[in-house]
Amino acid sequence: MSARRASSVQQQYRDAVAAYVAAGGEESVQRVITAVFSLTRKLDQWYRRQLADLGLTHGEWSVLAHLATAGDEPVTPTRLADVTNVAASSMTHRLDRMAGRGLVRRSPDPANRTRVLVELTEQGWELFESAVREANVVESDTLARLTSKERGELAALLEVVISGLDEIETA
Amino acid sequence: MSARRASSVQQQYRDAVAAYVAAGGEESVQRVITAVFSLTRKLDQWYRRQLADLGLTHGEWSVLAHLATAGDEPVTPTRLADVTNVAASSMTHRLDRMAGRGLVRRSPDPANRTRVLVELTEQGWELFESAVREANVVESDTLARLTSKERGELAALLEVVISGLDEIETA
DNA sequence: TGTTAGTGTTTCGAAGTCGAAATATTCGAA
DNA sequence: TTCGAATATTTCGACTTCGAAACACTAACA
Repeated sequence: MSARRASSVQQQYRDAVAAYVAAGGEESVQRVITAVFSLTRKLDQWYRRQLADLGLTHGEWSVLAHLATAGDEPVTPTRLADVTNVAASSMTHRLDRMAGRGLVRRSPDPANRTRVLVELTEQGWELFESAVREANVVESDTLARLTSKERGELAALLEVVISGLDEIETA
Repeated sequence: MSARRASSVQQQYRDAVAAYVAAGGEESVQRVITAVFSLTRKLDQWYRRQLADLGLTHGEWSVLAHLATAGDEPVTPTRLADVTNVAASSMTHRLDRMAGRGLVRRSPDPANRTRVLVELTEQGWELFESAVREANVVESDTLARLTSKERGELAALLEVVISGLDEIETA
């Protein structure tokens, strides 16, 4: 075991904040941002395994999730590429595969022949729902150290941050 | 604008939470997790552009950042692959490129000839520091709606979550 | 209505990533 | 000390992703 166990997430978090501050970052900013990324990284590891069991890649999951959470907004390949941080050309192939497996359906936009609309099939919905139920287990474990009240406070603070995100636009 | 502007981060967040709850997730959990991912996604978009200006890919940045924040722990390619969520074989090529550009240096571990130790060169450190200073601008904007006190509270709550992460291990 | 600029999707070649197998070394037990 | 299992890295072929260019259509304006 290499004479040392890999350092814990906690230790890594502390070292990282210290290094960012030493390199010129503000402490209160770096604590929040680094914590958010540490959490995301760990969750991503778990998702990847769970998704592999369902036969999905991380990228395919983003597509499934966005289609399932888009409300009533019609969704085009370009929009999917934007929200999943991927090139439009990659989305073409990804949708090919997913359509081949019967998870999504492409249909021409009746109002604009340049466009294609993408939506989930019944089978896509089922896969989405079973993934959410599985993921909720890990996510609940992740937040187990917080009381119900604290979760509410945490969510409220994050929501304040999110409410400002649309105005920043790459200033 | 396609008869509709792309929905805002905020609207997307609300729709997503609603959909996850409808699919069987717990609300207090989904609010926190979805908010964390919304924030990460937006930050990733900005980082990608900033890093492109510095001639770095997202993956190369992870390597640079981990080496810079690893404290005094010696770092091997396998460890880098783990913490950046990438296959060990990919790390080989990534390090080849980065070493070619003079950002990192590989040297045999004197204590174990199976191993290779990776560290930043002077040039690697400089690039790290300039990236941190640039990133800090966007990150500060992101948290601009929170008071100093609120940032502290947010960081404290996230740190509680992080402190539990090491014990979950893919239960 | 004809022209031009713009938008949305796909195709294409180059580059990055993956998992499995190959190679080299260490560690523990007989 | 020697054997076998475990660990660390790299090589290999298949697949995914990228950005640029091609293509098809729409929209604005004279």
